[in-house]
Amino acid sequence: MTEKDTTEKVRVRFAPSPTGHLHIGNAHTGLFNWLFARHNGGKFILRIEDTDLERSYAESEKLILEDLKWLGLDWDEGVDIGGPYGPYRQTERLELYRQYAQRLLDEGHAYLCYCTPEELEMERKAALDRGEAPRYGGRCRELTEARRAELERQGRRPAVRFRVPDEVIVVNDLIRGPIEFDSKTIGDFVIMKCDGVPTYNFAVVVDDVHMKITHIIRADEHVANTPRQILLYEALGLPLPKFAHISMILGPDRTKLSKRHGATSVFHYRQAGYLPDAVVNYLALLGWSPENGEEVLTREELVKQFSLDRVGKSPAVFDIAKLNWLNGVYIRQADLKSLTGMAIPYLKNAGLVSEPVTGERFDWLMDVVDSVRGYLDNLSQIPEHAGVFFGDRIDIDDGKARKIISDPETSRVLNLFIKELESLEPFDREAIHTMLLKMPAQLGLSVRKTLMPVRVALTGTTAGPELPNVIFILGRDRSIGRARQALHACS
RNA sequence: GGCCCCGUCGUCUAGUGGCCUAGGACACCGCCCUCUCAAGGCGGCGACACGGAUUCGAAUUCCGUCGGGGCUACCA
Repeated sequence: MTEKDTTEKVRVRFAPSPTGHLHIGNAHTGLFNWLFARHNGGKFILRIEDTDLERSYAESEKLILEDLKWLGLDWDEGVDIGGPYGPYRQTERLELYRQYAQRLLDEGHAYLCYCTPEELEMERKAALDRGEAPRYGGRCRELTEARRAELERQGRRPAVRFRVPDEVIVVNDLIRGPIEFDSKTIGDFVIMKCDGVPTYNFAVVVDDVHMKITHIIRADEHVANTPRQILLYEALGLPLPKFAHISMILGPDRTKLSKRHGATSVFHYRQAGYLPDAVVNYLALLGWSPENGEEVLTREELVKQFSLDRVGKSPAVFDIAKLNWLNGVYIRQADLKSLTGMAIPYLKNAGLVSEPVTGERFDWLMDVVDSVRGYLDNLSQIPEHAGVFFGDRIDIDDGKARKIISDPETSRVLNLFIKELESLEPFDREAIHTMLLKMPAQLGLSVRKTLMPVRVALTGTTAGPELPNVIFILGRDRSIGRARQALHACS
């Protein structure tokens, strides 16, 4: 495709089914569509495919929209905001499908089928037993008027079945190249169920045509459906859009990512404190790579660099370890003020802070967040690292820490520490640092032997942020208080 | 079963006939920095599924085998 083709009128759509939260795999497909639209200055359309009445539920649509918004994938037309080709919810477009189905019926491309699910199931099983392909046999393909009337009298409601013509269909996939299918392997398929609701393959075609979709970018699992859809376009005499099938996202066992693999919804990652930019960045790297090999890319860079040419064919395994690393990168780079804002709900949830957090308290919290951000994969981990800065008492229950606190030299160390800290002026990181460095010589001990007891006394553990930072954030009084407590504990 | 897709380090990938004794990133291991743990810096481990063919030359092309996945619904 040339630049001209894609610059002005690119229209892509993301069409999830409202059957739960937004799935990571769907988000991935949505992201690629969004990136393609934004890169080409086109339109990104959100359509809801709710024709599976059994599994769809209204609440899910809201959840999906929220997750999409959180990811920052904004749409130009869609269920909630409307647009020139609405409505954007399939169950509200039933009349349209009915019209197209009627047209197919009138032109002989489709016919009424009165077979019951039970009959079809039996036929299917029989074919399978014979080792044959389980295709619709065509029992209702040439029904006489009399027979039809009789079946109607029995109270049977017909489904509309597409009459598959005999031909070779070629899908010219933008990512995979040409893929051939022989229509002989495809049985006449249902396009309208007996309840008047269209099936997926039919609804997508009608909607994509109607919404003037130019590029269909969707997951790999749909390639086998594409010939059916192409047949439909042909029967309707409509021009084909371009197809681009991206690979699916797999679990560690290399099967389609699903609940079995653990957390697969965008919502889960959102709750766990992953940053939307990090999730977007990570997802973009699954099946696509930028020319320069960069791994950390802003949303803008992603949009600027995205191209279908650089999308790979092989499926990718969702690797939480790499997402964690990338999220850590974003946490470390984030603007401290907004990061603190994002961290508050997690601290609040752990009972460490109570809202509202304003003024000096917020500034103090920024110091806290800044001192522990280096430890985090995600924000939900912040309470366990920031916990040391809260409360007056600390527990020393870690074995290594107990050993250090019970060392005979510890009381000398702590007494000096308390004395020095009491008179320290000014009380800032710089001065604390200098004070700390003077202590070993004063005590005739190694730096380690001096500072480790202080650390344990103040935090209860042997690991944590830099000591001057800990002392400064804790403040003079609480630092001294904790040191005294520890002193009692070791005597 | 039939049809289709896919196959480079454990994982994400670069690579479109010679630039590849295959590059990067995550993970892992080691070293440095350091009161500690992270972070960071440096280094290490580690792959072209297999077999043929084409070619002076193949990760790159073709065929086959094997492996994985998807579709084959009045699910999407």
